[in-house]
Amino acid sequence: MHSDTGKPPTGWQAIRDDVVARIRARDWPPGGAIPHEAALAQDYGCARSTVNRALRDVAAMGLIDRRRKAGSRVALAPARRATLDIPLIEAEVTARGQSYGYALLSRDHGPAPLAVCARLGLPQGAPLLHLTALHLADGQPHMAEDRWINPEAVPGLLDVDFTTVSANAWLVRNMPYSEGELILTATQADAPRAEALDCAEGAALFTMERVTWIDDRPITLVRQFYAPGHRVVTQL
Amino acid sequence: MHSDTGKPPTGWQAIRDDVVARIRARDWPPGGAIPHEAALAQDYGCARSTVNRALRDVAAMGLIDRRRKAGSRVALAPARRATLDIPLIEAEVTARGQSYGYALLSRDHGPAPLAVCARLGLPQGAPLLHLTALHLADGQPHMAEDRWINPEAVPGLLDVDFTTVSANAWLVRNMPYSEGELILTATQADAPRAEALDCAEGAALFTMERVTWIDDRPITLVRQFYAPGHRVVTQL
DNA sequence: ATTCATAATATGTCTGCACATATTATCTGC
DNA sequence: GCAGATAATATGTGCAGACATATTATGAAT
Repeated sequence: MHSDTGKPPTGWQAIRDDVVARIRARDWPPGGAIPHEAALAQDYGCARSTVNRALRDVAAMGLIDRRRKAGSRVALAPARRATLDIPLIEAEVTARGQSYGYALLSRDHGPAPLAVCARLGLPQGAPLLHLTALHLADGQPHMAEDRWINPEAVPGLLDVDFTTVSANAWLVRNMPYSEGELILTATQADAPRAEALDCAEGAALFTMERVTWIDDRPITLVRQFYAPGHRVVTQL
Repeated sequence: MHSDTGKPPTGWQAIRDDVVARIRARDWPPGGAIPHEAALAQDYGCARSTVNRALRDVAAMGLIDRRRKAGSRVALAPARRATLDIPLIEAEVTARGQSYGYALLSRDHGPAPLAVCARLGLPQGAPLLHLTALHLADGQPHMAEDRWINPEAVPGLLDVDFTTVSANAWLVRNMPYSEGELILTATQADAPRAEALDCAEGAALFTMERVTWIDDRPITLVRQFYAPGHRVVTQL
């Protein structure tokens, strides 16, 4: 379960682990201060910068709060923090040993709905490329996506043949390094979606909505509806 | 939207931002190598350790891959990484300016279902404390939770009055610093859940399942069902 | 050509020192 | 006692240099 990947860490990581262990063991009580860097450096027999490196990591985990002059104190209610890795769907599917498939369901270019424009911060009726597509795992529907892309911000977009390449894959290759917002929610399958995903109408679909920008220029808005039963697993 | 919180960063953060900008601008092409630390240090007129600090951050963002001797290259398919902050429900609710309420729905102590024991890695029929509770926002149902706790690993558990304190809050206070696994999914509301959440039966509920351990001893398994329409927002 | 030892190289880490910065503690005059 | 100036202090950041480690490139021997 908790696979020790081998050897115990050394150097600053060893210090970090020791500090974490002492916090978990309540060696330093919640809300209390821990020794300052210089003292710890002496304890561990290393330079203060090494302790600093370790404590910075512990702070990043949310276990301690650090403030200048005030020192470091053990967090009372440590923030739980989970990191979601969002791979390409293809990688996600093949990583599970399933075969990956993709099908474009529809393609439209024209004025987008008001809600979509608003979400992207574009004027009403801006012309966007609208794609709906289906991602398959072992031939079974795995995820249905509904995507708008801004041709203004994506040169060459309208010439791409999205029947063979998924928009996601193309965008990652051609417009990488964008920033964005991710929204997780659950939606009920409406009739067309239920048909696409081959599930009951009204089924609960895990849903991810992403909006991405490059330099404050909106690139794409995509809503991805996963087939019922999909689970996203992460450590915290 | 993209709130510049004020001044431009200085020092190593400025270098990090500049490197990120140059990658986004395709100054260094995807898959290509970027100058090595010593060269960059000379460019920026700083010490190599400062560049190292900056590049470590860029690597943590997934924009570059670094390997000894091979140098740093721009990632071809940068992993999208989103960080979920999981606050206490109470904080989550009050942060939105709503009033928070809590109600215990049921409390049981006895052998747990097989599936639950398996999930926690406990022998079949282990006695666990089973709680169901409701969290309210402005008096409206906000989230229903279904929780099993292992009294073996949580001293004093059976004496706690969970009618006034939520299990989550108590555990965070008394058993902090645990590790765990988080699963995100969507479920349909069954009859009792629909009644608790005051929503239609069959509604799509955003669901979080958490299992936490301390030192490989299972603490708790909780499934939290959010009222329809709940959205988790995060940056990436 | 293939294999294996060896050198070269970029990153990883550590040290000791210095100064910057934020925040708390203390002292001062009123 | 209180407000405001001043000192003290813990962390944040930076530098130059050193060695460690992983990995690639090179050259020698077969």
